[in-house]
Amino acid sequence: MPELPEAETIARDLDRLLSGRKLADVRLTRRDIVHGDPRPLSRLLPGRRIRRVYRRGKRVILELDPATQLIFHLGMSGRLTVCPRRRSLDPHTHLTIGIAGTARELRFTDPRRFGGVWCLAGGNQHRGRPLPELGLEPLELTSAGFRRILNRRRQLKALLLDQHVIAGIGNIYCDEALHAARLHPLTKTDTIDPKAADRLLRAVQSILRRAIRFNGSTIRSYRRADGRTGSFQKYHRVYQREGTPCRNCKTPIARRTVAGRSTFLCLNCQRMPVENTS
DNA sequence: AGTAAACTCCGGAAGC
DNA sequence: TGCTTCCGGAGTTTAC
Repeated sequence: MPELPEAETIARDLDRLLSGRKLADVRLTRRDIVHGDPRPLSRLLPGRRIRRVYRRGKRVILELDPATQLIFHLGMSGRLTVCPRRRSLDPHTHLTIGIAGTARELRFTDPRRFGGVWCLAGGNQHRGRPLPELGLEPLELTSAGFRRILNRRRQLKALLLDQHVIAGIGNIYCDEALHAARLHPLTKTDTIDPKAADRLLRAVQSILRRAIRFNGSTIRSYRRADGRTGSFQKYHRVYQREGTPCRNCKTPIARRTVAGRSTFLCLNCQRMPVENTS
């Protein structure tokens, strides 16, 4: 499930593989993965040069020349890979784009179709569902900025997962960061003192940076742009580790549902603060 | 008004 | 072997 570290890894892979290349033929076999009018894709993309590929939140963005952005959201099961054109297509491959002057193509595959594609070109107003605004980048957050985010009354985990507030954290890295910072996912955000807020921000950032260093976590379907897996799943301390001893205190890791998501935590290290009701 | 929960999309995987 | 249930990112709807 691509979150920030996986999207960052894919974007770096694609930047290395594709920067400076021109796009060629577009083949769209499932039009409803494109938001807005899908027809411009084959009109706008061929011949455009890839200036760079980067990430914003969980999105992978191809910045094209002249001014066009091709934006991929990978959802749960989306893959964005570069491979030889002659290789057989995986099932659920919805979009392929040839890379001019090579025998390779970019492929977007997404069995569950929770992902999507947006093509934004200068002057080409985007009919259909607009691209939702994203919150702040967690790796660029300051201590003061993070305190402002927490300055409302919400469940901590729900807030960290809210892409409109802070962009890029999903279920894996949320649970890992909460455990590292020893905070209960149901903690009300307006009860978190500045010291705990700093501890949490440092946990979020160090886990995301380490996950990027290990090219993300391959739990099920996630692959890098070249098809390789990530390896950060080896270092998960709570995610999908129900019943195994906590690395701090040996208490078996518990599983709960929070904000509609399965949530892994240590009930000893991550205590729910008692609210002062007086 | 702001927050939270339920519902929806979908197919792979787990469980019975 | 085959059926049912679970799962989740994020938008929408509903309730408090």
